[in-house]
Amino acid sequence: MVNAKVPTATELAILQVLWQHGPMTVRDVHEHLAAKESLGYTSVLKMLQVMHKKGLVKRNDQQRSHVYRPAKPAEQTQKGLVRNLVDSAFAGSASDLVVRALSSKKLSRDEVEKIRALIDEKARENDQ
Amino acid sequence: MVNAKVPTATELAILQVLWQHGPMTVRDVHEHLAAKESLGYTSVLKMLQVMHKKGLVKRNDQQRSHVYRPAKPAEQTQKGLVRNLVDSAFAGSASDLVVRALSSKKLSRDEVEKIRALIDEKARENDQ
DNA sequence: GACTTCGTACGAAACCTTTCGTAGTTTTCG
DNA sequence: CGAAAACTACGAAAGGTTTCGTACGAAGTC
Repeated sequence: MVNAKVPTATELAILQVLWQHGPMTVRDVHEHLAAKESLGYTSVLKMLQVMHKKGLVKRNDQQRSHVYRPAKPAEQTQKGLVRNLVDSAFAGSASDLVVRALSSKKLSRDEVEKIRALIDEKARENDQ
Repeated sequence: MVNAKVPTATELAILQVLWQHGPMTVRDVHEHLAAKESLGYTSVLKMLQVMHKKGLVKRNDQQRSHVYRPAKPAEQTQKGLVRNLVDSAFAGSASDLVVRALSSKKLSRDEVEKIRALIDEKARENDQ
């Protein structure tokens, strides 16, 4: 197997909290997560320790309560996830993935315009 | 965790073969796969048996060599995968995923046009 | 008919992820 | 001070995936 080395679902749940709200302690992550998932405190702690060992997060352990932060910006990890999905389920065709993404959700006018702008930019690149 | 019930990477590798080349025997799947992955014959067999039990593939066992086929069309599975990724790594924003997809790969002119047509359609829907 | 090849089924090992209990230390506070 | 609360570390269990060896029957071949 291609061992994509992509974060697992649980790891992503934690990373999303850190991306959205910035560096925080285990307790804070746990509280943010508790809303959606029911996960014991020490489970969150263990996950963060595992993720730290894997290099997915960094931490400041100057304080007794260590402060965790993502090791990579969301953009980079998301890019990897997209590439991984494109390869593993779309035979390498990013445009096919986009087609599915567009057809699977109702997008707001703003979102559509944002995407259209990006497409136009791409088209201009191709015209040169 | 949300247990997305989405095929694993290995399962997707097999499903892709079936999607692209149609129903086939274990041997055929193994040969198609052998190009990219090195995976023993009985491993492929076992995977297909597991996938069959999970309902990911169906099979015709009239012949001695059973013939396997995807239980669902690619479109449906891909949709689920996209939704899953959008939720687990893009905070539910499909347009953010599209942005990443567009920025992470060079797309051909045809691909860009295909996507643009789809976008225009979406925009028209929104205008009503 | 005996031998080899091909095929399925099954079980188990290896590996990874996830969850959490327990232990032990530091801090807080009455 | 002493008890309670807050933290980290660690180990282990539970559960899932993946890989493959072995067993065994069916089909093909000389």
